[in-house]
Amino acid sequence: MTKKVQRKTVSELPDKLNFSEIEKKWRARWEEDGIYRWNSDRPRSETYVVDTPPPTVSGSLHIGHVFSFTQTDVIVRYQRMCGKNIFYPIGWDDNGLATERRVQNVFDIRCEVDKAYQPEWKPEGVEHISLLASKSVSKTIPTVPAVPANGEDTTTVVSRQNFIEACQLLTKEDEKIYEHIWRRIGLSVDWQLQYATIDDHCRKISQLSFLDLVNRGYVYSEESPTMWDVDFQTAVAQAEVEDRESVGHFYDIVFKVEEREDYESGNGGTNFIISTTRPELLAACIAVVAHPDDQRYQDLFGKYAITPLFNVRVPILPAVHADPSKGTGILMVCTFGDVMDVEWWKHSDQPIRQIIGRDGKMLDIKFVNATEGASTAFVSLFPQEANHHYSKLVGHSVKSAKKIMAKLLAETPGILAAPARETKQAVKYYEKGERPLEFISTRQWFIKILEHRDQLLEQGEKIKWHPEHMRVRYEHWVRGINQDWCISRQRYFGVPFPVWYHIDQAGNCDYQNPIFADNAMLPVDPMIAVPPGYTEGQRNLPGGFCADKDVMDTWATSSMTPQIVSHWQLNPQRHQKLFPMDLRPQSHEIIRTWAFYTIVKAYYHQQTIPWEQVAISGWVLDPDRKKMSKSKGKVITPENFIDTYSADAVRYWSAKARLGVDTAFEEGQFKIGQKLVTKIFNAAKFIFGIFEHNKYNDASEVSKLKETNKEITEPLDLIWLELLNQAVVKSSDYFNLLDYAGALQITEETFWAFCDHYLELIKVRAYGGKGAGEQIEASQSQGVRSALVTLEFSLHTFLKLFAPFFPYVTEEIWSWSCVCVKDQQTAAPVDSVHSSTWPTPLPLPTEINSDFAQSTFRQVVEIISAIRGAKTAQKRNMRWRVKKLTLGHSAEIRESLQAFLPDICNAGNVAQVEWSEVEVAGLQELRVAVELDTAETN
RNA sequence: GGGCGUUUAGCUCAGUUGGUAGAGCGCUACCCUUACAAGGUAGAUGUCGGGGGUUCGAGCCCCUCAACGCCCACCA
Repeated sequence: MTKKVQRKTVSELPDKLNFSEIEKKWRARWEEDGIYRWNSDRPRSETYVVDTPPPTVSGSLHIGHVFSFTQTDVIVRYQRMCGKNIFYPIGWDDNGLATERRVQNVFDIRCEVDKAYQPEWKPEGVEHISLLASKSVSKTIPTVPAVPANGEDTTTVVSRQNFIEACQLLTKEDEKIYEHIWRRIGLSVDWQLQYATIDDHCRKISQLSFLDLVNRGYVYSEESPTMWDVDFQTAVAQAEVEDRESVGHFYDIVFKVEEREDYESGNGGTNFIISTTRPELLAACIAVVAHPDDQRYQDLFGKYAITPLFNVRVPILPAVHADPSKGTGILMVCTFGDVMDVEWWKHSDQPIRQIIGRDGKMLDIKFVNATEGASTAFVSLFPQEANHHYSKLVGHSVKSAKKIMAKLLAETPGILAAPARETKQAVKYYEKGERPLEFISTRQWFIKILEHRDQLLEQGEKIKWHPEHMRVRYEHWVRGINQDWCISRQRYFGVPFPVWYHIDQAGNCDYQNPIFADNAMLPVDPMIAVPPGYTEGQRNLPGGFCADKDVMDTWATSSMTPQIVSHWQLNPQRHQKLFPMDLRPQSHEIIRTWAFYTIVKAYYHQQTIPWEQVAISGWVLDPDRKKMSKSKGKVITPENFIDTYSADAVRYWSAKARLGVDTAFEEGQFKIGQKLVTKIFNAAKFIFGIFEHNKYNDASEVSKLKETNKEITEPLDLIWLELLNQAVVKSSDYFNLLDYAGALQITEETFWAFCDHYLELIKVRAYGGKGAGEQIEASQSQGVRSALVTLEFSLHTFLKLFAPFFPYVTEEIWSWSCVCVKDQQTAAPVDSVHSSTWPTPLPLPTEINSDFAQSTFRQVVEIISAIRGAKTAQKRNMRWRVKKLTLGHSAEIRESLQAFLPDICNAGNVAQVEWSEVEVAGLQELRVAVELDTAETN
């Protein structure tokens, strides 16, 4: 059905492109008309589902976000125009450490888990919260709220619940800022599909996930040494750990070997040397090991060594992990220096000697002699001396304990075999942390990964990765995992575990038999709610219960983003329609976390992949080719660029970058985008001028074109449309491979050819050969009709091809045909370019060979370029008359070009054309000679 | 140390099964031409990182080296 619609007259069109005005107008219109809404009634097969990344709101939104989100939006807009029912949600990742850190700093508060909740409490400054939130976070703010040793602590201490409320207040504000930018850049997300990872719904899904994994046997809790950040005072998972290069020192420490004969006396016999970079752990030494085949130490195995300074007897044992080529080949095992220590300890029957506390300070321990030592691991041959030495370390941080030990070793004769020497070492840090991780034994929840590695690798193979090589990163990571996923964090602003423990009569928690919440209770905070069968009065009392105080790793929630939006377990019908999804867009540095964990969850819950395709965006790099990040202190606010260059221009820059390719930030790219957008605007205005001149006012023509294409008769129009058809096909092909940049490139090239050549060539014909002021006859010539129809179709096609990239300017121009009016009767959505269908090639009345179209168009362009060149060379303007144009080529070419000469002559203002007298057979190149009019005759 | 990627004009980047090296920016000159001076036209610019190989022919395929980036491993 075709609506009768009138075009706007040129006088009604905006004079200049005022982008901020049209952005505002269309943003409001799209929201009002809901053109980006998901239709829950349509079947899965017609739906395109996107697992949008929920950005961490507690940072500053930078240009990199805009970059990658725009890329996804472009793909989504294409799918929408292909008729897909789009499910494009938007989420906010607001739980986790980033928010805690920000809240602590903004409100100057600190959480203590056991403090009582105060319902009336509000953070100071809350009335100016938007002001507080708008102050961008600086990395210079300490990660941890200072707890000054002098007791002058101005920080307000609040309960977990109060702390969470403060977090929610602030994240709400942060989300507003983010939403504002997303709307400005023109993301076509469905704002009704909004979630925040700390909201009730997400907590519920996270807890359901946990309980489902418990039921399926994928979860266990265990007290064991785990990687621990001493500042944040929480366990962390392998995926959040990074290595940092640092300078350490080797200390060559002399150990004495206790021979059988001097066992009683305690005097050492033979000596050996251990090279260590962690002398501060000497008191935590539990054994000395060397490789079983190491000939140097064969006679030591089975004997005992005596640690210097602390005089602790430790066994000398063979261990395969000892590398004979490193250091002296013999090393001490401490609890705990590194992963190997942990592994070795787990499989040994040696005691644990924990000397580093959860706060990273040396614990206050006492060495005793063997007869007193039944209840402690710290047994020394000379406890008094050991305690004398150790007392110097107590309460010091690991770093300063290391210094003190270095001094002690140096001062005590006979211990250091050589002066300390420098070495480069890689030290493990929590990615957000500032001090090295320690291994500290604590109780944590784990999700099993190691025993399912092969299946997880298979899942990765079933997913299509863009670019393909990103799959390798996934596989690499999965193969390299050596720990199960630790999902518990000793933090506050996160999803609590829906778990309590029974307390026996002696007051001990029964961790072996956790009490899990019923699904009906979720979301639940065990610190507030009471487990089934208990009363609040029994909390923390013998015979009663206690809550699990930990919260989940933020990835435990983020890994459920598909299920969060599909309402897994809550609405099976909806879930069915959305899961597995079509597309996961994300960046490459979180393949090991977000992508990996999401694949884990989908597999464990439903034995499926979470999405068919993953699109990995590149990074935005500084001009010095480092990742552009807020840490550089460079505030590159996306909004400035939108203000300066327009949203469409910023989108252009984003869409020019291919998936997975890092892009150096270059402001010039915005200018190019802006130029292109302006060009589209001006070209459209020009075309509307031609329409008006010819009284070609019925904008519905183009929809009937497939039947009435017989109007297209002129050879130039036909080959042009063939070229445009090719562009349509290529662009679609690129889009289907998620190569939006390729699609943009082909459209852009074709559009410039349209403006520079086609428009110039038909200008005179389209005006009926009349001057600007002259009135055209009512009955247009066929040449004019052909041009008008071609222009109309071309404009429509370009608007559609550009629509995913430039939603604003294309919509604005689309509206000039007055088709963007709301149906008064049905109040149906507007006919927006974004709800229009993606173009398909126009059937031409005469079949045109595509190679012929290309080569002929190229030759035509060659001729007019030669004409322009001649005018430029002779410093004439482009309307300067050409007295004679002489062309030379084979008869065949001459034949085919003949039909284009009228348009060429019009465009070049050529008075006379002549073919060169000599017919050259097989001439490869077209010969063009241009003779201009003289100044007198022109 | 292992892996992945990148290396093409001064800059940012294209280059789809191997077939005469491309675009934009910048630069130079010219032009107010019935859309556009926030414009247009024309022009100059390259040992395609180095070396070797396969081929009639290599920016593209193979080997090798180098630089840069990223991921992983490396705490005795």
